[in-house]
Amino acid sequence: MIKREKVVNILQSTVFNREITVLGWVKTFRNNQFIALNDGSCMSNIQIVVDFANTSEDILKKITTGAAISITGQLVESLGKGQSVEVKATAIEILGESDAEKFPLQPKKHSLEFLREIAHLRFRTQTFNAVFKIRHKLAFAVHQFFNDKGFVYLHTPIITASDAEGAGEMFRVTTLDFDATPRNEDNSINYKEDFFGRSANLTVSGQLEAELGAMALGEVYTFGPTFRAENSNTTRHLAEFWMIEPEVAFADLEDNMNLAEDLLKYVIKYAINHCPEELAFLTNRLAEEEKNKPQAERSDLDLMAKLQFCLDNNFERLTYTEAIEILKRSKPNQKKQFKYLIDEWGADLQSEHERYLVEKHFKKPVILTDYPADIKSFYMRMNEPDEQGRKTVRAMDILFPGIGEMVGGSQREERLDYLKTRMGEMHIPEDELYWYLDTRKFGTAPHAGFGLGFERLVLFVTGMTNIRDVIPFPRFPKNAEF
RNA sequence: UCCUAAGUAGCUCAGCUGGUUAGAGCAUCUGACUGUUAAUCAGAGGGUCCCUGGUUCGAGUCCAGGCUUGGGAGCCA
Repeated sequence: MIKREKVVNILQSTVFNREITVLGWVKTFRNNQFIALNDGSCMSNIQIVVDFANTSEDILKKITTGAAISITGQLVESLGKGQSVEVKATAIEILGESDAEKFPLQPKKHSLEFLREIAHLRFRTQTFNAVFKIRHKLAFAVHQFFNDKGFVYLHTPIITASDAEGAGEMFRVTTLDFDATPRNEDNSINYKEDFFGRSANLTVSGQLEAELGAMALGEVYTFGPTFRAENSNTTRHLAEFWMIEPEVAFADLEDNMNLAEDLLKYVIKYAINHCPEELAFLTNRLAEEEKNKPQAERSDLDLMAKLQFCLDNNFERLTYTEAIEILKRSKPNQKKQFKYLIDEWGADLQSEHERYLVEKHFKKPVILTDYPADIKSFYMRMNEPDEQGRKTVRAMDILFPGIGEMVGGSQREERLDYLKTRMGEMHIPEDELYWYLDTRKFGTAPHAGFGLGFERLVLFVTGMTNIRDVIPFPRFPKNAEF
């Protein structure tokens, strides 16, 4: 067993002049004398003082940025400024060398674009140390939140045979030999020969399966990987991402909104309470980035203040129809500054409109509800048409500043006849979803749920701006390295 | 997929209306110094100028096609 003390504990220790062993990776080696050592247990480094006069040249040469080393020495109060404790090394062991000519990380600022190209090494930077710690804490907080409320964590399938969900392009799953695919008489591919005896895909959503669980367990949630084969090239989309999808029986849209707002506030608060060092670092990092931006593009609140603001204020709730009225009267619409002008009820909101509502008009998270039925999915509950005969569904989207849509959800259509009518209109084959329809045949009940994009949450909390920097190994078009 | 900008040393970037041997800072290496905080000082090495064609006496620079990346848009979480 390797006996060692973690840097996080050493830095807080007040018991001096005792021998300790610390293992970690060298961040810098200054003046042939001072090692900044990090073991991942916290963002800060421990300073190791090397008696270079009594250390072999061979060892000194191998103390390079990136090398893994073991230090045994005396924990003492630091003689220098900048740190309170340090370790006077008495024994140095090189565990793993790091060729200084080849190791790409230098003790200096690197661009996020460059670090993305070395995603296998970017964990070793402070920024990614902070991002992935926060990511972990947020994931843990999600489970804690739901567990405390009595929800059941449901593992919905990653491989699905259904291609009727309509949530986007899917990745095919097959064991067929591409060079010799079995064919039917009409030359179409014979999926009966495939592994599952039918065509299969990676899941684009666990919602339909979660609904099945909710109809017995009452309150369930999923938290798993989700795959979309869209050719999306943005700072907000990934081909493989993680989604949290609660589904609650005996709940309406208002319950759904309350649940989503409570969840978001809970996990953000959890991050603030459990990642103070990481958030302070990222707040500072973002502030430095903003210094390079023109005044007009800088935000009034820093990252910590933004998170706190989010906790202290209720999300603004309004209907799509109300939002359209606000947008119609808005300055950018009247002055024709929007690329897509708002003139008619029924149009889908573009991201410039969402941004206006969230960032300019309300200046806080916004929950939009009751969208036109024509632009939403088949499973959303139909409202009674309004006095003008306009049809809306009980949908809700939660929009966040800088992120856009963080949550998309709805009260589900529990009435079999309404559901079948909608499926017919939207050309969704009933026979493929017979199991879904069965829930409406046998003891149907009002229920609601939503999908929360986990990486978008991490984006918001960390203040990072590209979604590819908040997941360890991002998958996006033309990129699946590592 | 569309619009737009970019691709030059390990990194960040400069390179003018086409013209000798393509530069800087940091990093690396060598030496000096030794309580440093991205240490400092001196010196040295380091290039498929994204790829393929084309124009030209001559292309890092101009043209065409392609690849990749950043930003914006669409699709969405």
